[in-house]
Amino acid sequence: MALATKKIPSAKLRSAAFKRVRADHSAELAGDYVEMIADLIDERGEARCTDIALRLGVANATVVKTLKRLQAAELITQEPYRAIFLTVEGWKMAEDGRRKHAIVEKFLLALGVSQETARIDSEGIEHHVSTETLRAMGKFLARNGG
Amino acid sequence: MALATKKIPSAKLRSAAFKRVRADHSAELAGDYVEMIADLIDERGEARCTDIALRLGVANATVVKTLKRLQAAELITQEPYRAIFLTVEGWKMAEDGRRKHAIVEKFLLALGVSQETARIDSEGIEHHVSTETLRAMGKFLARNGG
DNA sequence: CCTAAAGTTTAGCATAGGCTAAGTTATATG
DNA sequence: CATATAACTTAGCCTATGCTAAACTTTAGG
Repeated sequence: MALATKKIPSAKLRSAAFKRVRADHSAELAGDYVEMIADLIDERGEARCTDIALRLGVANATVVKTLKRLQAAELITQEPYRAIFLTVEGWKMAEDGRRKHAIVEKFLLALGVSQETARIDSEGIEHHVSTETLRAMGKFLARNGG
Repeated sequence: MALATKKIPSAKLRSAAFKRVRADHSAELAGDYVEMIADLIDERGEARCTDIALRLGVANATVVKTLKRLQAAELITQEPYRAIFLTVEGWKMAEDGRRKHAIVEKFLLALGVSQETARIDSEGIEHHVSTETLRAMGKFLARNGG
């Protein structure tokens, strides 16, 4: 199996990686939203449009539009002018994101980067680490007092 | 300075991370293209639309459209129906990308993930690692026989 | 040198994810 | 309890990134 891996992967193999990245990107926004909604619910009992917009650094209208997509994807539920709730599926995704995020951030800290950088970089990286890489990071943490 | 870092960063600080991620994303595609063009030029002397499309796993027309943006950004030069060339700026970006990519991929391998996973994950991660994290990965490699 | 195949471009469409401006609903306060 | 303010929504715009189908160039073979 390992022997079959060529030094220069075929175009098909290459393109698979880029396709994964593109797929990651479309899932990414949804992940950020549900994670943030979960945080807001935990921190202050409810998630409101304005808080999400503020934390993400985007306009209110952008949040509204995105929330519609999330509702269509059955990750959240909402009534007009009311707070936002996560569906079971939404909570699952949020928990998963938090888990990943925590591991990546702790890993970066253990690797020796500053708190600030760990926080910022983990936000971007978390959506692109496979289960295998995440496990490797976990092992590294176990070895290095994570 | 470090003392000023609160445990729960303010919304403003949080939003900065997401803004960075969004900025990364717009730069990402350009990076992938110039890196691939550089590879094609090195491997076979010239970069053609079709090869880029094949390797990225997108339609030909998509590549054409993107190349127009890259030309507007002065990263490439091209004449109709001719091969694609990189500008000085384009080469700089490509080299930078390759350097990052190589470090991240080697780092993942050193961390213990499979070749296949390292290749795929590094493609997504490379655009989200700051200079500081990259340096930390470099140090790790130096310590662990990279 | 003519023509068929391969490669490139254009046109037109869709969706995602941004924005501002204007309208609507809830809520807090005098 | 009336209304000002804050929060939310709608409408309409833009760019990026994908697609297919059709048109145009280049190039290779006969």
